[in-house]
Amino acid sequence: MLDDRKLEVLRAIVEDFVSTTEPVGSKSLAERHGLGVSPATVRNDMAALEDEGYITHPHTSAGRIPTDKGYRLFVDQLSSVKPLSPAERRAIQSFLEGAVDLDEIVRRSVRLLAQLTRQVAVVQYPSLSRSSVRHLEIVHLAPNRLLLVLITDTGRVEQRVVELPTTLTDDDVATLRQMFGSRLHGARLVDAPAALADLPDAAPPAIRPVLTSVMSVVLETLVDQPEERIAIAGTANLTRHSLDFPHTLRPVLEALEEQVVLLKLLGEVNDPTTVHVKIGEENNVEGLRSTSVVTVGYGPDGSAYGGLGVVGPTRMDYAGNMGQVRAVARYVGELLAGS
Amino acid sequence: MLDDRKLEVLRAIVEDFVSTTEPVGSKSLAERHGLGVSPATVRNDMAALEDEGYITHPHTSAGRIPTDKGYRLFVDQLSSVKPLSPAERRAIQSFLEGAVDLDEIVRRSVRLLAQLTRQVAVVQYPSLSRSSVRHLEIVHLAPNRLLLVLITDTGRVEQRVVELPTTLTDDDVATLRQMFGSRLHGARLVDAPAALADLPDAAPPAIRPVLTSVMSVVLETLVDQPEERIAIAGTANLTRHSLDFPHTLRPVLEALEEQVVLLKLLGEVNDPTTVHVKIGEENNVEGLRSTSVVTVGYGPDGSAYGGLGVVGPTRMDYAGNMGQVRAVARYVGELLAGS
DNA sequence: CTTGGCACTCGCAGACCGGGAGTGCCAGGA
DNA sequence: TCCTGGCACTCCCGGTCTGCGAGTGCCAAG
Repeated sequence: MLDDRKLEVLRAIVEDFVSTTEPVGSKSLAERHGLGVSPATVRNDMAALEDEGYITHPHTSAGRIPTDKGYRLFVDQLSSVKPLSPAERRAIQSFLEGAVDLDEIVRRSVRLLAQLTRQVAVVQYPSLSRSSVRHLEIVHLAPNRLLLVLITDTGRVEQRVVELPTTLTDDDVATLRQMFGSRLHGARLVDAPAALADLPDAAPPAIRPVLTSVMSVVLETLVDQPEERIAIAGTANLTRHSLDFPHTLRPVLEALEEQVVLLKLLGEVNDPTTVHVKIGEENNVEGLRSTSVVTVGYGPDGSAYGGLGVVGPTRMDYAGNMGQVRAVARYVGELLAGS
Repeated sequence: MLDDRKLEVLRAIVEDFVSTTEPVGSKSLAERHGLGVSPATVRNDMAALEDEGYITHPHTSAGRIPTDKGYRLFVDQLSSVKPLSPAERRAIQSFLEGAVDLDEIVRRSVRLLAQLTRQVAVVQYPSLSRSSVRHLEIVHLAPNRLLLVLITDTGRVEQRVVELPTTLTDDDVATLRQMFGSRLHGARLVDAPAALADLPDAAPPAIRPVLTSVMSVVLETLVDQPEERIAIAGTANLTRHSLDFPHTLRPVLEALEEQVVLLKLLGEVNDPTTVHVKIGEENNVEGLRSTSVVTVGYGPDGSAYGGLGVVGPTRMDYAGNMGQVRAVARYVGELLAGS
């Protein structure tokens, strides 16, 4: 159905449209790309591509623009992830080096990504559910009040205050600390319920009630409602595409303010080796139907700590952005693994 | 120079322009507001107001719009902070109740404020420099690694990992904990250097070197580079005013992404009882010259924990937004004081 | 299957134009 | 002295019209 030349025409249309923002016509296309055929031939191919739904034209006498389906084909078959330029590599290096704690790493990489891609960048903090416990500290704030501090292997620190029904002595707290610590240290958070299962039985009767209440808070915080955090940057880049978002900028901004939406975008990412692309209508999220989303997981091979990516107009430089997203993800993964 | 009626005319112009977004002419103004004078008279007053720089008109045959100076006069003399409607009170109540920890309070109030004012809302976390120490915990993560956890009276929890030049025993850490704890508990963070001044001398010689290094980290984290945090919401509201920001939406978004800029906006706020308003060019911040900023401190009378406010077009409902900002600040202040 | 030719479509930008809102000014009246 | 009605003037706004040009679709010939 689509011979090689037609695919070549589609590629040319996508590339031209992405770089010029203007519908591309048969003549200029035949000239600029060395296809070796006449505009009339190109027109025939275009008609075929349009029949198949890969391109469309805004009105009768305008050039062609790719459809979501056209972009999809382009991404899947016609482009390959673009490696970074030396300048970009250097930018990543200098931007991320010197970041010491997790907050710093995330904040810097989200800004870096926004700057590199000139799109809206989104970075998820390492997901608690995929982390394991480096340390769980129990601090005795007041006789009937505890502070739980969890530190994960990825450097996240979560805290939670627990109000107790009864009062405790420092010795009681030390016991608690020891009992939780020995069972959880090194365990993955998802395994916490199993690791703690025998706890009530093993506890001295005196502190058993308070232990179960602490335990329920621990499990709730760590497993049932693990707090996902997300950083975002570069929303100003959306305004560069006022043409792409005629009057639909608001829904995009609204969607980007919703944690849930962003998590949905990044949550599906599991494999840090492949870059995911959602194009236009493929996004299930209301408000992002006019955008494309490029995401990838970061972390050790096989299982990602979390995801990161960019959101931009469907008319984006897919090859370049995919490369940039992947590169940043790799650096972030290394940084976290090394710390 | 400006008699009462002229002021009345100015008020009418501001009110009409704010609600209609359109330059207001002498005729419609004389009709709608019961001034009891003819359009011609209004025109004379308008000419006077224009001479004084309070209003201007975009072109010869258009109505008048207020200048920054006009808004300033309006805010200072012609309007009073509007009390909230019962519906608004109820909204605040239901929005903020049930918020348990500080993060939750801040996140909810910034969304609330954005929703209430229909502007971009900004809330600063309680400033460390104005807080005092509720608890300082030192956790012995590894022989040569400590975790410092600071909890303030406003519920902020800050942590910092310290790499040590030497190794420590648990007993050493306990000593450290006791020495820091006893001196800092209840102290204001700004007083920390003084409170710790005698520490090196009081320490057992064995741990003195490590103590000083911990101390320097503590002081740096808490006093020298206290981390200020800020939450923001409602940027989508900016798009409602596409008329107000012809092509200047980008600089506004860019400015709002800069922590420093936001801190500058909120940092000057000290007194939680008075609402501050910066109008248009009064903003020193490049990029916010076309906006107005309404801010207020929150916290106990006299000294604020931090600031919050909204950013919107100069054409905003000052009276209403000032009331809403102040009301939210009061609720937040109460919530924090009560916890 | 490709190509050149050709008629056709249609958006775009500029020109033109009338209506209307608003202004500034002036002279007369309280 | 101040207010008011009248009046000429300005100038934006929206509509219509028009020519141009880019681009298309189709067809017949190579």
